[in-house]
Amino acid sequence: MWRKIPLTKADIDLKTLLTCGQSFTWKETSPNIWSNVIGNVVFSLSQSENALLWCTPCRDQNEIKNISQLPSITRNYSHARNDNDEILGEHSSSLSLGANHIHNRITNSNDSHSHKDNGDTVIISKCPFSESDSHSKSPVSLKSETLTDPGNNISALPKAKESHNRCRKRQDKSDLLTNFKRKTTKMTALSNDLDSEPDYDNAKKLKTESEPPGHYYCAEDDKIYEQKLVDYFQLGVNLSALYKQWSSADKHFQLISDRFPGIRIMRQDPTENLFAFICSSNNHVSRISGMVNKLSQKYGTKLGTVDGTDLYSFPTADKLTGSKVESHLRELGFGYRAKYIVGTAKVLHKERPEGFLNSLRDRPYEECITELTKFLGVGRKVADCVALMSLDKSQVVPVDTHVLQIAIRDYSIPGVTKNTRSLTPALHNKIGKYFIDLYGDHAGWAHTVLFAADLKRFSDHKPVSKKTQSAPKKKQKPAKSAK
DNA sequence: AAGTGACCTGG
DNA sequence: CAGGTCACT
Repeated sequence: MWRKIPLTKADIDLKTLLTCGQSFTWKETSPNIWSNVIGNVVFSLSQSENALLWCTPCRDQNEIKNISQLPSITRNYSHARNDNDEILGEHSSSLSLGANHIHNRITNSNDSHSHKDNGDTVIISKCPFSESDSHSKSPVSLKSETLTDPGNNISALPKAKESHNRCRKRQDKSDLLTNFKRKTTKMTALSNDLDSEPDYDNAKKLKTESEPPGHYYCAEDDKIYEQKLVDYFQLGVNLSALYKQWSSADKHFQLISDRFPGIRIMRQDPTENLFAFICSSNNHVSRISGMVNKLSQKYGTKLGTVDGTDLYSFPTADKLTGSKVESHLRELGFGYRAKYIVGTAKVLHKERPEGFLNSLRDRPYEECITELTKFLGVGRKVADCVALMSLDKSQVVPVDTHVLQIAIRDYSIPGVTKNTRSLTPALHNKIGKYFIDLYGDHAGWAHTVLFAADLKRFSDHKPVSKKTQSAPKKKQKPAKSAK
């Protein structure tokens, strides 16, 4: 079952966005369909002319695994009657929901590794959204529809399995609270409910009196997952308006923008993003992707399989603190970054409070950089990437060799010429400030468009006149030892 | 404050 | 040489 969010290429260009070096974990699980884990949920995405298409193909597996794995979290909500047994019991029951033709058969909770076309057969014939979110002021319409066929533009769609929401899992709730609490994100009535810790069982009773339970839960459930996407892709930000602003401020951007619409900043998980960009140092995008995937594969949790591709959660920091992790990562080809990863994981897990990285979202940019660069293997550039892509610092322009080359080639910045040798902190600041002055408070977003355009320039037209410019690097910073 | 080399690996 | 960082000069 696919749903769609009405969006154009100007709002989001899915394929380019997912492959332009922001996130390293999206996989094309079948032609034109991209899958990844967002907040412990497996999502599959696709795009048609006028909509972003999405589904959650592994949701059944997720719920079962999460609930059986996280009893301690369930315990936190003691007011919500009982715990695992009852929830699982509800899962295990076969539901027949009358007019909705929902048939749901859950098999064993521990065999999700093996079954490809498993017993979680769920058919939902109809599952309309409520219209209650029409108050949203998001510049893009978020009115959604469900569909059984995403449209003619898509080929070879996977047979998506779907379930209605049999129960709210507590683990998911806490996750949602984090997301919904963003100041910049318009909250729906539902999220407000979640914020105030509702009694789900009671809510269920109330609702079942007025509506078919299948309808209600399915619609609510879809909204929650859709909201994850709205948050992840920051769909509340009007990209077209920004493109116009940047174009009027910068002729060069104007030239680029027509060929590269729909490039926005994804709001990624800080932990995953931090480790991913630690891997990025002095490295190719293809190898970065491989390394991030290995971290998930070897130290994360398998959440499901989409068209033969296994998908894993990114490991929590504590999973990367073991005594043998560094040597293992070396064997896996991480090189000197193995030490950085373990060092960072240890500090994060043992010397920082729970949710530390997420808490930086509410701190000013300078403080974010100060804190992030305390981690081993994290310099200014990596810290900037995390700040921009995970900590809501939309103005940050991460200056790397690529951006330096763009600055030299396409812009006139005093002191930045083809003779520029090293990317010193002072130069970093100067270039960053130049783009912030040029583009405004979403300068980091604009920079990503330039960056994506440059990547494409190199991948599309192979033989680029690569003037063998002496690639400048090097920089320095206060000492930071592994301890 | 700015400059150097080393650091892992593989496309 | 690749979307750097670290330790020293």
